[in-house]
Amino acid sequence: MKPSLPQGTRDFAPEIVYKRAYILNTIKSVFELYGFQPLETPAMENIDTLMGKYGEEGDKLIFKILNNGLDNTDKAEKTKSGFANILDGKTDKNITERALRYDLTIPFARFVAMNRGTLVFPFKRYQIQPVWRADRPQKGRYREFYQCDADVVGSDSLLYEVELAQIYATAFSKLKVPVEIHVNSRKLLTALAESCGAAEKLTSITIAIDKLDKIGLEKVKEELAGRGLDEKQIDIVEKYLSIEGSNTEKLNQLAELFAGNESAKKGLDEINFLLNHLTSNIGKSIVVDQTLARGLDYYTGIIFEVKAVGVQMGSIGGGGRYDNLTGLFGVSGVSGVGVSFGIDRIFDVIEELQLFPEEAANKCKIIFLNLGESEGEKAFELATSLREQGIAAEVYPDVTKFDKQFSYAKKKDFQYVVIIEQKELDSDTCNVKDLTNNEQQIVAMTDIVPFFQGKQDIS
RNA sequence: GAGUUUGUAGCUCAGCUGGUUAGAGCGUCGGAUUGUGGUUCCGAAGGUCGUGGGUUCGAAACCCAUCAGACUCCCCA
Repeated sequence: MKPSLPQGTRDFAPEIVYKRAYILNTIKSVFELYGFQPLETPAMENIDTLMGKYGEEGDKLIFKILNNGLDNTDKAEKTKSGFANILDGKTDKNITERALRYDLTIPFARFVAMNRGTLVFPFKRYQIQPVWRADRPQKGRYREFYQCDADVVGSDSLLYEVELAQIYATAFSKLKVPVEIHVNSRKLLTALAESCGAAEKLTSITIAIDKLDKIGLEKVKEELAGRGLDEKQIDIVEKYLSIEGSNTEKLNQLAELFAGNESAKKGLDEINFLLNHLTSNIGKSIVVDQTLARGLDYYTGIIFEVKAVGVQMGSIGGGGRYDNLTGLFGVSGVSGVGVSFGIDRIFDVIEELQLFPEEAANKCKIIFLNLGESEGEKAFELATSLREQGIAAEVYPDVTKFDKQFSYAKKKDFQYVVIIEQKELDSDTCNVKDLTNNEQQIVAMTDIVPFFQGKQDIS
């Protein structure tokens, strides 16, 4: 059979794994620095946990897992009626009762709700795991991909918004990716809907504004009209969207536009609090962006979106404050705020900007050539003694032509080639060649371990 | 769910308006040379032209269907 991969999934070759690990470890270390702790949840959840949480479209994109034992004749009746439901577009527990995780947020909410008695609040967790969506893949979108989330639940404190902004700034600065952190408050959007006299159209307005980046102002206006806003209302939205200037200028104009509006005041207070608690170093990458909306409608306060500077790429991170996430699981009044890192896009950005460090690939740097039976034996012995001291080394497995072995060493990018021929055997030495500068050195076999231990670049 | 597009050797691709035994480069393997650098030379292996139908004297090429990938829309990360 022809080997192939399910649509929208990927293998990660060694070089890629190293690079991804570099990104993940960097972000992880920042999470830990702020006291976030790791959480892992199962790849699959009960289907009820997921269904109905992501909207009608979302339900369709959940990968359902077929129950085992559907061929059990004792259950034939149930199975058949179950299939009738499936054909009707419903789900049925007789056919499927589990599904692959669609994101990390709902499983987290489920976890918090289940363990509310024993968790210490505020609970700060980060989670880096794959999720699955039955979407049609396209550029930068896969059916299996990783999400990297950090959330804190059980506190209303705006200091957490500040922490999360710091986490974004610190992580991307460690990764050397220049970013803008766009910030807005959903309360300003509420204020906008209110001043249009269309509070009930908040979601419609939010969804339309969210597309501004992609489709432009005119199309947004068309969309708003399509969603039932009249000209006067659209004018207000347009006025709101066209506010420009520095952060302070924007905030002043917004205060003016929404003078007397309670929601707006709260929203502006949130943003000001955030700005006032950031060091100027971090503050300079913050962009107040009242056009930021975020598609998901569970956000209630500050929202974030991170954009790489100088790269044509959508957002590489996003998040915000949400109230009552666990309400879905019968636990209400738990406020949370979280951020997410778009690992795959971050990877692409770092690749494009060529910012991956050399050491991202933690390669074995020493190869012993195998130039004869007893020569090879000796080489293997010496390699073993290096390995015992924690120094990675490889031995060419077969006695073949020198050329072939050397070219293997070049292709796999070894730094040191250790050559042992009869001459070396006779004198209990080895010939160590450094391929970075082509210098050769005769090293006594008994000195091989200290020799490499003395090399800074060997871990 | 809808659309566009591609499918020929392990990889990247040629293959003209249908016309003998389907080619190249790279890679792989073998040999010679060099026997401390990717060289050079010689040679070899490797293809049901995605699959199934159809048109034709003749199909990798044209038509239909089907499968798979890539991309776009919807939606999202």
